[in-house]
Amino acid sequence: MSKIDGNKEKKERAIYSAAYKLFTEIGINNVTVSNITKQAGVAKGTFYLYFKDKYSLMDKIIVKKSFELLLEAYNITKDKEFYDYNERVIFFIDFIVDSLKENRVLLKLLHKNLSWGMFNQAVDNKMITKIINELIHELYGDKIDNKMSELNFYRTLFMIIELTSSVCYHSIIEEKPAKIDEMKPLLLNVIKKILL
Amino acid sequence: MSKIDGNKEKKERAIYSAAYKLFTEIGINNVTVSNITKQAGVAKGTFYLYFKDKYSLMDKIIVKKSFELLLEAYNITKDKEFYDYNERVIFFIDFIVDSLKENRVLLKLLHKNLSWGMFNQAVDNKMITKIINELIHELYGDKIDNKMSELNFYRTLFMIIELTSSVCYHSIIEEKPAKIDEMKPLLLNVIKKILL
Amino acid sequence: MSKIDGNKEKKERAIYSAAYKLFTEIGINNVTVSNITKQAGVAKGTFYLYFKDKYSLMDKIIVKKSFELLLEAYNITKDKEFYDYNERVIFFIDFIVDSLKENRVLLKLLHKNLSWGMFNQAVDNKMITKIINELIHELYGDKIDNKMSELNFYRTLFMIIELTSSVCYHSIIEEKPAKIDEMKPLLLNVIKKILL
Amino acid sequence: MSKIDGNKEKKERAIYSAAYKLFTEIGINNVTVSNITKQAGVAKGTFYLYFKDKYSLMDKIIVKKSFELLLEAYNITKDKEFYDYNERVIFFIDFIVDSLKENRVLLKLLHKNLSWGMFNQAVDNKMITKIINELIHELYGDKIDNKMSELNFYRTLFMIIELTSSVCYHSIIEEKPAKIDEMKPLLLNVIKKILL
DNA sequence: GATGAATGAGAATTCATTCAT
DNA sequence: TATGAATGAATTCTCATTCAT
Repeated sequence: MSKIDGNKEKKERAIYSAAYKLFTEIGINNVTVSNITKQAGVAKGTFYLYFKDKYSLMDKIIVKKSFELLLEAYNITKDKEFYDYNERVIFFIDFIVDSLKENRVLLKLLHKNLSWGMFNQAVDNKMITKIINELIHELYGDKIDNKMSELNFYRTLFMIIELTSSVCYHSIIEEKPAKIDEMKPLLLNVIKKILL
Repeated sequence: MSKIDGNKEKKERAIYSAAYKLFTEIGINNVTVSNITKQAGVAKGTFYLYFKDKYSLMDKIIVKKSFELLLEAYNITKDKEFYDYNERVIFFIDFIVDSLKENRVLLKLLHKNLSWGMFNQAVDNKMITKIINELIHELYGDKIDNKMSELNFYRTLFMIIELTSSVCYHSIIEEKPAKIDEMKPLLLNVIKKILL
Repeated sequence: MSKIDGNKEKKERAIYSAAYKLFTEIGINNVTVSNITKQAGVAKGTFYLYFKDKYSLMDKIIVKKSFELLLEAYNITKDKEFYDYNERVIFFIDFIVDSLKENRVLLKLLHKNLSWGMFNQAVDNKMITKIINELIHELYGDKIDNKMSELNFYRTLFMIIELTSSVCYHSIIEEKPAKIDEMKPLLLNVIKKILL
Repeated sequence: MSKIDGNKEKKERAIYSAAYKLFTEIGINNVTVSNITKQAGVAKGTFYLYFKDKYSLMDKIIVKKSFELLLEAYNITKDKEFYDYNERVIFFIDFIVDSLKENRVLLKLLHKNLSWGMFNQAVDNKMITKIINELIHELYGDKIDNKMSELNFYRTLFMIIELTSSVCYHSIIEEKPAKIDEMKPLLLNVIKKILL
């Protein structure tokens, strides 16, 4: 990689990080492009060299962060032994809940912003789409006695993740209808029933 | 009510309707106070006699519309006979899904905007809070053999509504991961399992 | 006229004058809306209350100034006695040339900017259109022995004015191909021939 | 010419052509240096190796295109036999009008942009100046009985060309005060009178 | 010579909010 | 109460120009 290309990547990453920081700290509606570039230490015009506007940048950040979280959860999950796929999914979700509990700013950002859209939308990044599909396939497992088809499993998993995301947001950020520590057992229990 | 008071209420209602129309048509971020008052046929200053700003107005609209939907669903439900509360809840949810299917603009507005927040937040309208509590109590029923406590039922119902809202939004508006007609049986089946 | 309406008109006129001053002093490409409003002593937003952008304002100014000049020339002309319409037109043009010689900033502004467009375009101001038509009719006169039809006179007058405008601009501003005092006799002579 | 010099000239010509295309298509105020270099397939910096800025480039283009048109008109004219110089000038102008009728984009570009300035300005290209002077001299002819001095002929020709340019622009582009086919006989008639 | 990433001043425009009438 | 002209801070976005490679 040439010096110029290295610099380009550095600038883009600087804008990325600055934007993530600001989006989570003060909310996208209060962030301005000026804010971002000042924080990133680049000129205002440089922003428009890499991104169309602040909304397109936010979309990219959310997809990236969602993907990273799912991938991390999956990597932890795949090395463990489980009795069946239900156990595996529960562990997977449990890890996500714990991560969001520790990372409230990420939770705020993901919630109600494309959020898990990547899970069901044609993300233009082929690599991400491919890995997500693999992840789902692995999560499903290949046991003969699975209770549902892979298609239904996929759709059910989609619902589970949407539910998890909603419950986490309300219980962790607003503590409604109860704190996450009270809601988590209920949530996991509900998911277990869903997977029966 | 005097004629003047009637006029006052008329202006407020005009602003309300205009704002609902615009929020659903072009999205809250693209609506301006100017827009609203022009559509409502009142002066710009008049807006500030009735509302703090457009966000507070939107909050009120969402609470009102959510409440109306829940109340309508409940009123239909309460006159029917059901074998048990599970059946009753399923019917209740089924009605909400069908309503949202018919009313896409409402769905867009509710989603990602406080949404069912009224369900778990201290809405400043005492009347609404009271009616919602009654609704939940009625939905729960008073049978001895209910499988969960009323508290757990409340929290579970919260999850069910959040789930329903998410699934409706994605399947009706984006048709992801599948159209609502394909997703609905899956959703109702999942809810049945949750209520077991 | 109410106090408010009087104020409105005052503001609009202030913007008008400020813009005219700046357009003629530094050229439209170097004038900004900020410039204009600062000079006019009004807020930037006020500009957009009255004008779409600086180009639309310039168009209006040019039409107005062209009209004023033509009208002034006509008013001077109509009170004089002439042997025939040729003499009348020559006097009319002579007055315009002298005015432009005295008012170089106006000349710069008019030249190559819609300029005499008002003469041949549907100006949206009915009043101006009406007066211009009267002016042409009066200039033409009603003598039996006029050498050309009124339609041809109109088109010829259009050419004469375009020619005058061009010659004035080049000879007064750039002194090319010669100074106005050398060009004027030539120009008037040419116009006399045209009117034969 | 070395290969490198050939390449240099190729780049400059590419910028030239790209700029001409863009100036005529979208108007100089909407053309950016970025636009031009992208269209020309060269780097942005390369522009500044050959031209000071887009305005200086446009001046050069206009002078070149005006010159080409006059030269073409002259070359066609000079091979024909005419009774006197009036006939010659009429033929010359007639050719220009027809060319502009066929080439509306050129007409738009020339009009209100220095236009025939080359005709009266010290163009920095000696060669062009020399050829234009020859052209005027040839047009004037050498007959003893010419009605005006060569100096007056030069100035009159200047006026005729300015008039022609104005009339063409308004009648061809805006069809005001009438279409070119209606205006042309009037214009040529006027020019004949001017040359008497 | 050629490149194109980076710059940053500055232009256009919007819009919530105020306040005199 | 109701009005709507006026405000001006705030924001987005552009683009000519530079300069290290």
